[in-house]
Amino acid sequence: MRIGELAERAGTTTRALRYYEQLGLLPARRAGNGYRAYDEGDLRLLREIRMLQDFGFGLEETRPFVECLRAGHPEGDSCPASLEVYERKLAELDDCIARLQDARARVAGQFERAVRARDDLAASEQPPLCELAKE
Amino acid sequence: MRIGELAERAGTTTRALRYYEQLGLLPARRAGNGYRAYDEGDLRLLREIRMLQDFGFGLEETRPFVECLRAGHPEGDSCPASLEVYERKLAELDDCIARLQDARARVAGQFERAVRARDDLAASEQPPLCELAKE
DNA sequence: GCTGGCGTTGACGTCCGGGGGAAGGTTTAC
DNA sequence: GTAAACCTTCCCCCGGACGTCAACGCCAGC
Repeated sequence: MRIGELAERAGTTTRALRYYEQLGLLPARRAGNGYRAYDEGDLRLLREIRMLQDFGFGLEETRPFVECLRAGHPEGDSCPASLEVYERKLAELDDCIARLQDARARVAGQFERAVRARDDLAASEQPPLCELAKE
Repeated sequence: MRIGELAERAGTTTRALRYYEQLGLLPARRAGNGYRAYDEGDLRLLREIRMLQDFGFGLEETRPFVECLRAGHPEGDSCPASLEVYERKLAELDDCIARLQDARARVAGQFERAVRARDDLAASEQPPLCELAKE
């Protein structure tokens, strides 16, 4: 399989595949004419990369998974190094979520205070209408 | 007050202040010698900017607050435009948090599956030792 | 009158990852 | 025969918030 076909089957671009090769993440064999040659195993590796990227992993973080698969393990996360990356990612996500939730709470506090201030001001500047004025 | 003093009192740098001026966010009057001249009001504006930045606002998002203060309102969030920014930010934060939580759940699912697979494998490859073999 | 510290402007660098896009040349496919 | 796909190399870009010079002006103290 050549680069264009692999890219299409994995839903990515040839440019990305060359980039992964440049990173040493997905090296390719070469045909006699110099074209990159891939097989189904490479597609498997690439799908692993794409799935992890979808989870928010950086390319370097996918490396242990790819090497684990390349070492012959049934899953990319069959190796301790991959599990460690999972754990680090979970911790990182938890930290990020906590910080965002904290920011959200602070913004919400400011927002509510501002809304109250606005309403209070409106109430004082525009004294409540006399009941009879309604209608 | 000159730029260095303002920067120090607000806990920022002169470079940042020049940058804010370049954005039109915090324009400065000029002294006779060309030096930027700031007053306590500018310090107030700058503190507003810094606080919002701390909440995760981008500089452009702080503009309505700054203009609201400059218009003479008691608080930066006394204006409807500021309240809209609060609302947009809250929605943005909620969206971001939701996406991160989704990613976290997916990673956690993968992680747990991988750990189970590892343990199952360990159990099958290394059949439980005979009771007598202990010790 | 000299040194040091502040100020000025402008231009360019940085960080970060993940590629995009074009130039210029082969090879393959129909 | 020509269009599509491939090759390499190179620079570019995105955003955001500044950092980092360079080369100069202004002012206080000694």
